[in-house]
Amino acid sequence: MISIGDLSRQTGVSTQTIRYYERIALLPQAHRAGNGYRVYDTADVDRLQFVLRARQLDFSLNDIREVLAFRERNETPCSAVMEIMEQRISEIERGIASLIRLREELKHLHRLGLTLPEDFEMKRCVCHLIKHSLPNEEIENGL
Amino acid sequence: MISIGDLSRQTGVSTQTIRYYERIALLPQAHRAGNGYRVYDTADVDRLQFVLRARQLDFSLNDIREVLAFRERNETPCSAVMEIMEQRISEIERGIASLIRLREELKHLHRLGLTLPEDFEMKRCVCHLIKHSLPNEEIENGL
DNA sequence: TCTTGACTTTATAGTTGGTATAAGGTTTAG
DNA sequence: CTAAACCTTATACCAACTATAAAGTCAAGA
Repeated sequence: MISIGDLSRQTGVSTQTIRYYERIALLPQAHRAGNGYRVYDTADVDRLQFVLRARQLDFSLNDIREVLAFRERNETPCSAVMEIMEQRISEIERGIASLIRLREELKHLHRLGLTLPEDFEMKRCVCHLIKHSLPNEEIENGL
Repeated sequence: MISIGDLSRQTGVSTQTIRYYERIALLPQAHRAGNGYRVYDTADVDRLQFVLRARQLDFSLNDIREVLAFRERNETPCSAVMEIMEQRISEIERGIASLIRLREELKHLHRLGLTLPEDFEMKRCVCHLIKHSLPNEEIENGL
């Protein structure tokens, strides 16, 4: 039987976050000692490590809740997990693509900015570029 | 003089978001008609289009607030904008790198999952893979 | 004139995944 | 006995909105 501080040290999840997970019912209500302190056992360490690992894989807390529910019922969550993984991979690929687009756009504007002299009439100011550039317009034209 | 609905249609920013921007002082307090309705002019359309474009470039509202402050003082925000752009490009590159790492990790786990038979003892369940895989471990070992 | 629909107003709560703070109670070591 | 190091709850905050409720306004049609 270990305390919330011990659980935190054994998993690397902060005590606040552990309480938060309990509050949102991601983790079951912890048993309490006579003084009201939460007490945990190795199954709790296990479960929290699973949650942590799934968070590192960027599963949402709702996804994790679903997967844990299978586990608690002693059912294999395999197909659910596989499906979530597929969805996450698609989302991540869309995310990568849009970040790359954004980076190219910003780099392009930044290069344009470097070629402009400091100019106090703001005719050639970078904020003009921002204001008048339509997304992807210059990039697609290869300018 | 146009209404908030007109401003919304001319910029593609929802009326709620326009009110939200005003509330957080990203946009100045709108003038009011006799009935209390907000009224806007072309300068407001201009400013909001600038905000929208900067948001598309993923500038934070705080960054935008800063840049707008230069504009309102009729100073060139160029060097501030260039600096923000450089920071955003760095952040985006870090974001891309970590999404790529994440995608590879998930793809790897997903492939492993496909090779496992459905197994009701959960010895070879995907959630076991999640539970026991340490970040990057298998990928670095080329497994 | 009445009514319907399309506007507008404000205030408030919810989203995600936590972190920070306050204000207190408990336990342990010296 | 006291101080440090725990623990408890409740509440507020972060970004950048979005949604909802409840109400006021206005123009057009029957």
